[in-house]
Amino acid sequence: MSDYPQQHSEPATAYHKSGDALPPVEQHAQQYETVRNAHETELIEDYVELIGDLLRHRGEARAADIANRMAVSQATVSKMIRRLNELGLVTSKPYRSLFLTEEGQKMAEISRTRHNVVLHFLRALGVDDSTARIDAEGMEHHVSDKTLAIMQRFTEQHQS
Amino acid sequence: MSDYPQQHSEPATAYHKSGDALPPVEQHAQQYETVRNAHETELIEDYVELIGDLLRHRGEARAADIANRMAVSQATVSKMIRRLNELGLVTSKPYRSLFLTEEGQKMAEISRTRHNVVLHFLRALGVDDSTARIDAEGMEHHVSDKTLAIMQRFTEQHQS
DNA sequence: CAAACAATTTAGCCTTGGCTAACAATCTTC
DNA sequence: GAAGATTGTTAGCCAAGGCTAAATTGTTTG
Repeated sequence: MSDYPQQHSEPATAYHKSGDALPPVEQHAQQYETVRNAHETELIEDYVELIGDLLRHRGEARAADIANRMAVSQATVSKMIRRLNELGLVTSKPYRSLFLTEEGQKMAEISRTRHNVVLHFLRALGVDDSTARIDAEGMEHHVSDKTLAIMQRFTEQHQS
Repeated sequence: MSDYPQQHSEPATAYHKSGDALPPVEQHAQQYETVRNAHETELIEDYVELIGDLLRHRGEARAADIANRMAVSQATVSKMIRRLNELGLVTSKPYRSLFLTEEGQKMAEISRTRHNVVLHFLRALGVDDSTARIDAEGMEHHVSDKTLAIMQRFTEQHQS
């Protein structure tokens, strides 16, 4: 939890006009903490998800492909692969294609599912495809499981 | 734009079964670039938005309040304030409360609006309040104007 | 009005995730 | 099978955004 407890700056909030009142400090703090935590895993998940997709659709995942698709230098990818390795998410022999560990596969699967739920939801909502893709990429890591479930239900009910 | 042009790793994609096929490289790259760009401004916007909210609701914005509400150390806030100052978004005399510049106010207003649209949308969708708040905080910076407009329309049509 | 407490700032550290440039390995092609 | 192109790695740089600890300034109160 937070190491930065509330001191006596702010008076206790009645939280009456829930409309645009400030949320209570603890809740507010939790919102930001949740976002910060999401950011830590976000990039990792994106890599793992992309590697999984490349393996599915191409049969192999090369660093160069990742660099192209992420619009990032090969050096950056190389460094990142090392981290993924240390985290036990991918296996890689130097100068060879990448593979996901068991754990990596699980993460890829979860990410892929989440991504698809958000993407299909946005389309069901009426967002055009290319906008939906961009927004989904950004949103996917910030949608809670609860909201995700609601999105999925919505999508099923609004299939054309 | 991207300095990392596609080379000859991947064959050209026909992009037929749009379902879960990989998007074309350029589009895929743009998705990730958009997310990276959003991340750069995200924190700045959160600070400015919070400062604006504190000014609205409390009449002043103290560094300590920001630290408490963001669950972050005062040192971190102090450093950030300096950045906001350099960016011309806030004015601050040392050891005194903060204020937003004209530009800062504009940014705060935009952020607040965007935040509220997402929050109300999630509630209209059926997400409970505290989940909606957390998700909105993370999502707001990744929702395009197009999608935002659609969310707003949806919310208006589903008011209870 | 001085002491104690609260708030702010500064200095200095760490990790992440970018980059470029130089080097190493692999693959392709003649 | 060697040359040249492509791919991958390493080294070293930078900025952002966290942190702690220590110094400084403001405020409150006995």
